[in-house]
Amino acid sequence: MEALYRPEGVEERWQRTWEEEGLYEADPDPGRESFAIAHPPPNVTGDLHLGHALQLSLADTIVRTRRMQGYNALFQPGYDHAGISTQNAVEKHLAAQGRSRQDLGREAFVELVWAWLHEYGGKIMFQFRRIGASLDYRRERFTMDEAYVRAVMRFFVHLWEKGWIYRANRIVNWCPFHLTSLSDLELAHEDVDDALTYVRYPLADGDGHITIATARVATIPADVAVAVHPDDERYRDLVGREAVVPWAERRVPVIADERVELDFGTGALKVTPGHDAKDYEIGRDHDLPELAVIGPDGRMNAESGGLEGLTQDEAEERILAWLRERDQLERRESYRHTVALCDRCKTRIEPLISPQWWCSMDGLKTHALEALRSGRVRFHPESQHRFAIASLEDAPDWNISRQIWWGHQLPLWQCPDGHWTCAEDEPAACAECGSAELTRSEDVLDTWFSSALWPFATLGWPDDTEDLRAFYPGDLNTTARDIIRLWENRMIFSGLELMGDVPFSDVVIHSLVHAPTGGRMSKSLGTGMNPLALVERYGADATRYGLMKMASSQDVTFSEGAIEEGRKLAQKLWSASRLLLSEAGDEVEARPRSLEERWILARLAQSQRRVESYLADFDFSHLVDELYHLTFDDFCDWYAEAIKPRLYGDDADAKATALAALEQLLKLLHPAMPHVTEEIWTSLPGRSSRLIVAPWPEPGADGEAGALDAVQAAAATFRRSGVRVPLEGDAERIFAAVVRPERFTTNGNVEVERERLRSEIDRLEVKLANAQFVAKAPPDVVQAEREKLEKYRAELDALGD
RNA sequence: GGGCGGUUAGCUCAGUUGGGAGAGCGCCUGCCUUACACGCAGGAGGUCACUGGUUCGAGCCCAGUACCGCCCACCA
Repeated sequence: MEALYRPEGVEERWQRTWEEEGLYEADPDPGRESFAIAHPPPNVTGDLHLGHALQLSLADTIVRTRRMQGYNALFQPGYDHAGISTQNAVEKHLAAQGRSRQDLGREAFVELVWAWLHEYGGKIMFQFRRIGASLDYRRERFTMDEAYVRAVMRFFVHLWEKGWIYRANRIVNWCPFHLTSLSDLELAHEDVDDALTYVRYPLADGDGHITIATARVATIPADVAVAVHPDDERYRDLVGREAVVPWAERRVPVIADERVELDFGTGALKVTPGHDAKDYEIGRDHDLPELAVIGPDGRMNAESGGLEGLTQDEAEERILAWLRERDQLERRESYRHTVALCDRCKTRIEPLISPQWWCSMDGLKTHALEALRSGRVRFHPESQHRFAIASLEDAPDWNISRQIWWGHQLPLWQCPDGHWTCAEDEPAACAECGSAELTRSEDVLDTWFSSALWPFATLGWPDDTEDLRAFYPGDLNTTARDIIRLWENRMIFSGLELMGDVPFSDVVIHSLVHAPTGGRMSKSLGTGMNPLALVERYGADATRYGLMKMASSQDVTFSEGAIEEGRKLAQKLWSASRLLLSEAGDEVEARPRSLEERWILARLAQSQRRVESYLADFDFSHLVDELYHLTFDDFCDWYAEAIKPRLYGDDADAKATALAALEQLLKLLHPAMPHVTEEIWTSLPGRSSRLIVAPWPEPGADGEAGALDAVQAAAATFRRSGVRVPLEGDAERIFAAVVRPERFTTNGNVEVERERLRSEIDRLEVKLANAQFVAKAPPDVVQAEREKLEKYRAELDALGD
């Protein structure tokens, strides 16, 4: 064995071997209990980023543990077609050639997307392999696979038959670039510097006027009212009269509505239901007409009164000029506010009224809420559980139609009379009037509509498959918090609705890793980080370790030191194994006799319980911390150092025990750091099976009592030897002092320890002399302090002079 | 505007029920001891953001303040 552990080569070799030997594979097996994680399907055009790597490391660590524990563990891989995101990527590609999707037409464009995907898509699974994710790669699924499309269609028809899908003409978020509606969840928000324009609207019946403030001058021609707050004294007389909208020169009512802010601008609001979501609400309640002067492309339309074809900026200039001529432009001031952008292309969202398909949430959310409130599904940490419940309670009806080209086309056909027929396959005739002249809706479904089916559509739903019976419901989902409303909640309600059960019992919401510079990691900001570069530099094991170290309950700043720590751990384990293996003789049965042997076995058993407990709590950060200190401090620095003399001698029992201890250690480390542990495992004498499928240690052969006994014995030995004062309660140090005293007597620490003990004794004496403390503190606490004092005094005595 | 989280060593972060401030990295000292110098042994370094409160006792509980971050939101 080389002195230096080099992960490159070793890791790829094991990744290949495990996969070729079928050790990642999970098939239905009635004889074993199942464990299943449907991993979040990455965007098919995506590239591995740090969030993916983190998520994979967490889930894979759990899956590997469960596999060793004897579960039939399925880790399900696959891709999402990611409708608008993928379409956007391909459109950019086209734009680079000076073309647009409109040049191609829909059919050719969709064909191009498929061709493009075959060339550029689907690369991420290679990267998943490279960090050692034990996914069953045979089972890769794609949300646009024929079978999956069938599941999506079935879901839609199911909802239609329940009467939960309806069409409504409402104001929606419209992306003028993609020419589609977007849900509120697909928006980004940005602060922009704008102008707030104060405009005089003359009163129709006199020479007075009312001044409004607007950030959107171009929408003035679509105004249908001026609104003020009912309590606003300034405008009380004006309510019920009429004002004249500039440019359009239309008479509109002055109305009163509580949704107007008294102290914003002049307190008077121009009401434009066709181009503003709040105005839309006001308009509906006051029976106002809905005019549109901006078209789906974001430019002025034919209703704008001679502005047709102009951009909004151009139209604004024309209208401002018109206002100046008539002295109706009161003033303009700079104004900073947030605007909504398309999350994918960052084009400014245009609120437009448009006919869309909606899914009513009332029926779906009931059972899902019950499942969350009762804890059948638990989000971790707890704060995210509350958030999941709150956001489901508040979930508005779901706009499921999109006007893009890449996605699942709605299974809806319309006859010339306007009736809609819903069917999984193209119907022969209109369900209402029998007309054979049917046209399919051109809309596609929201990408998350298909994602909602992931945990069971990947197992063959809507067919009743063996896979479904074996692996549904699954166990765990790992994701970031921004996906809770988009995905987690929707998987839960669709699973309950279609499968009659929740898709998983636990959801781990992991931390977001921020860039060292502070902000979010983002490729476009140049603050992204390629996890594969880390894998190349430090190895997959170290990268997994570091990412898990950063996976606490709160967001953390990326720290390369955490990865470096993982690399050190792999190296330490490697060189310790080198010591034990180079001195190992023929394998004999382990017969731990000495204090340090009994102690390390007890320590391993204790550590195993901690590991299991951290995994049960999804506390990955403490998990890897425990592994680090177990390996470095206990196994290497104390145990291995202690038994070295006997390894160099010919103590066969010590050697056999050392190998048994190493074996236990490797098992505990394997789920987090699979490659280096498997590499060492293979070198153990008489080893034929793989560590990845080795049985997890039985709990508690040498339990806590054993560990405590060993430490007690060590303490007693110490007091007799009086070599060095170990820290009270620090069991490992007591042990270390006993085992190899000569290692701890070189720095003349005796006096330092004496000083420390004296000050502790002083502190406790003062504390115990405090009548308040003795009287009011719980008796057991006071007693504990007295015992500590006695102990320190005894230790000080033991030191002598 | 609402909600959530954060503020602990130079840096990145732990700190479980209130009872002796921790880890890794970095820094300093001594060691090339035959697994590892990518190492070992030891050490320095903290007004636990601030103010008040509860308590015999507060990093931890309560109230408020400041700053940072994230999510949500229809002040045009």
